[in-house]
Amino acid sequence: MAHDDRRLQVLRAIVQDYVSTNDPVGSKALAARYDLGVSPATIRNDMAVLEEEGYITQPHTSAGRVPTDKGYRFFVDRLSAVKPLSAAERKAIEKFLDGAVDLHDVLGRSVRLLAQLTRQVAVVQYPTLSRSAVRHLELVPLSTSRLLMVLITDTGRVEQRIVEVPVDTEADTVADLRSRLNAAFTGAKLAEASDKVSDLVDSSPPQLRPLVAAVSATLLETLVEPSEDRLVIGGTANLARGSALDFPGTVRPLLEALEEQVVVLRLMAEVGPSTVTVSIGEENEHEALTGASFVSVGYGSGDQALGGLGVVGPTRMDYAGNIAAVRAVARYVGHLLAES
Amino acid sequence: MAHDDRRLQVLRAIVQDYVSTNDPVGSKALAARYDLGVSPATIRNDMAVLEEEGYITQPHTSAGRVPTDKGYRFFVDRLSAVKPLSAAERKAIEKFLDGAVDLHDVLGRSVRLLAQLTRQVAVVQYPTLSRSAVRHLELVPLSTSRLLMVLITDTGRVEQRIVEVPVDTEADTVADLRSRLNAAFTGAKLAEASDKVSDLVDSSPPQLRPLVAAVSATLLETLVEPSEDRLVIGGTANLARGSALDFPGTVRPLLEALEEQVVVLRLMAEVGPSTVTVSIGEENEHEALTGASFVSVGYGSGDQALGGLGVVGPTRMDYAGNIAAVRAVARYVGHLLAES
DNA sequence: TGCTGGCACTCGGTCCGCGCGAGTGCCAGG
DNA sequence: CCTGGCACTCGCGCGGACCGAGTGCCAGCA
Repeated sequence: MAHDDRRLQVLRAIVQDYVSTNDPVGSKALAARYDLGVSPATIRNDMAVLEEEGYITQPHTSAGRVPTDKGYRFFVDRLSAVKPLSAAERKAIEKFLDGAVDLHDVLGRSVRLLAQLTRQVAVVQYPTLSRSAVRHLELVPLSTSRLLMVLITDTGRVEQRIVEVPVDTEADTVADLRSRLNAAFTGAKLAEASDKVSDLVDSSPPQLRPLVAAVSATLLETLVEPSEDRLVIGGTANLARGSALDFPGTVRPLLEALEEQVVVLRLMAEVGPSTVTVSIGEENEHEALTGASFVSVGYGSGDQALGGLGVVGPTRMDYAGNIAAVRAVARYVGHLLAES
Repeated sequence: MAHDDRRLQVLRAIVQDYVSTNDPVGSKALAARYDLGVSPATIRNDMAVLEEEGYITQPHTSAGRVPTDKGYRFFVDRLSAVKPLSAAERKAIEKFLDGAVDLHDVLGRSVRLLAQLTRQVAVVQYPTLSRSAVRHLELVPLSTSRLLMVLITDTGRVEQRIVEVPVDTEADTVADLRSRLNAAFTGAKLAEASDKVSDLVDSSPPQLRPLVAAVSATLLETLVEPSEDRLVIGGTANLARGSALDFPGTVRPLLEALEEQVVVLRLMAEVGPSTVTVSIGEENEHEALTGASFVSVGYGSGDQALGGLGVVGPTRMDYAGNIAAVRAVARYVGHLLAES
């Protein structure tokens, strides 16, 4: 039907216009700015239908229309072509991310970059431990009864834990244990580690058992405990830009939710690599995010994501641009981590 | 002089009242709420003097008085007794900080705790590398031409760097180098390390020189480069509390300055342990902070601070309470790090 | 059948003017 | 040197009027 087609165009135009101007958009303005080939009156009819179907709404009687969450959702789903990044932007990404010295640095740069590209709040998750593989395990004696365990993964992540060992321990014994541990775990996916731990304990000489058990327990704790999934957040200053206009209440609950990293991590949990996920306004479970949209994607070179990254902003955001930026940064981060 | 004494009392009352009510305070209110033993008229005279001397000001002609930066400064300098923390607060601190599993966790908990106690933005600096001592150096071969260097300090900090080595290297050689490095550096203050590096290079067998040189160069870079002084920030949601009331423009420049960690680090650079530093409004060099106050102190068990922590808030803040909280948290962090 | 121009109507934002009240400065008296 | 009184200032809040954007509906036209 020609109707439906045009109505889609109208919806698209409303979204675009509203995103760029931040003003409710009226039929006249639409007709003037986008050349749809029809008069304002016709557009008004279409708008009435769109409103009835729940795609747009008017803040008050004599104002223009504003997209609803459903409207944005429709718009995003029909987003055929993702706006490719400009050459300058691609270059900026490369320049920004090259020269990172370690994992922390890579993620720190990524989050700043993403915040800058999208002018939104950016979040980057540390590579999830359980999806990484062990590269090296190190034991450092602190005293006769305490060890520092350092775990290095192939994604460059370093975890450290202090282990209280039940019996006094010689330096030689520690060295021995270190090589045993490395022999057992190097290259193993962390998720598979728990099986190996019990094997290792069983196969140890009896007098080493308590030591092995203590270290293994801490190791398992480190691997399994997902609470340590860290998050880097940047660009919160962007929240203060149009605040009153963009977010219903204040930005406060949003900032709180961001600091409460759990909330964001839960959202991240669902992302897959190379498929950008967009959740809009009310679609977000958490109350503080019901006025916001979240664009996220997993990064990682393989088939499964090592972690996620994304941006949080008002529902009234440039979805096409943000999706492109998020995807591009994820790709770069994936490459960088695969290399290191 | 009885005058000066009372005038000081008046100033103190103005500060206290303004901090708690956030309303410009008038002579009548002062007389009613604080029992100064004199009439509003007298207080008015004192206020006129205080205003002339620049300690207070009135936002507009027929409003009450508000302390100026100079007024706060005077108030803070005369702050005789630091409000001790309540038993409940002390307990909360202990409960909050115990059970931290590693350095990152200690600092993360500290910053949340501090933000919660003061209801301001809290910042905690990672222990400065150059003031720490080397606990262990680890080298992990990644490929024949790349090593991962992991540096562990006695404050529990872990730094990692990738080293490109000029020549292919055997695992044995790496192990050898590791023990040499540890022999040379363990226990050394990082600040002294640069001397030792050249000794080490000189004393190495010729065929190892390029390798030693490459690793040493990276090591030095890691130690000397102060840009890696990291910062943990928390409680930014507190900025959104009274925003319009507390900060002149918006909170935006402040958030930007916080993310631009350099600014805060520079402020931190000056702190000493156990002496709380307060810088108020215009005293801050950085423009974005001219509407804010910064309360900071160094932490660390010894005579020199390992790092700093503090809170940032509106000039209109509870200085006594915040100073007490900052000091208490610093003491706990110092203890925790000394133990580990 | 569907698009278009015209028209009456609605209603939120803005501006203006006014009164109120908090707070001040000054002055004369104790 | 403090106090009560008094005239004055001025920002804030309130209410009414105006304005204009935007709509819905209707009759005419392709």
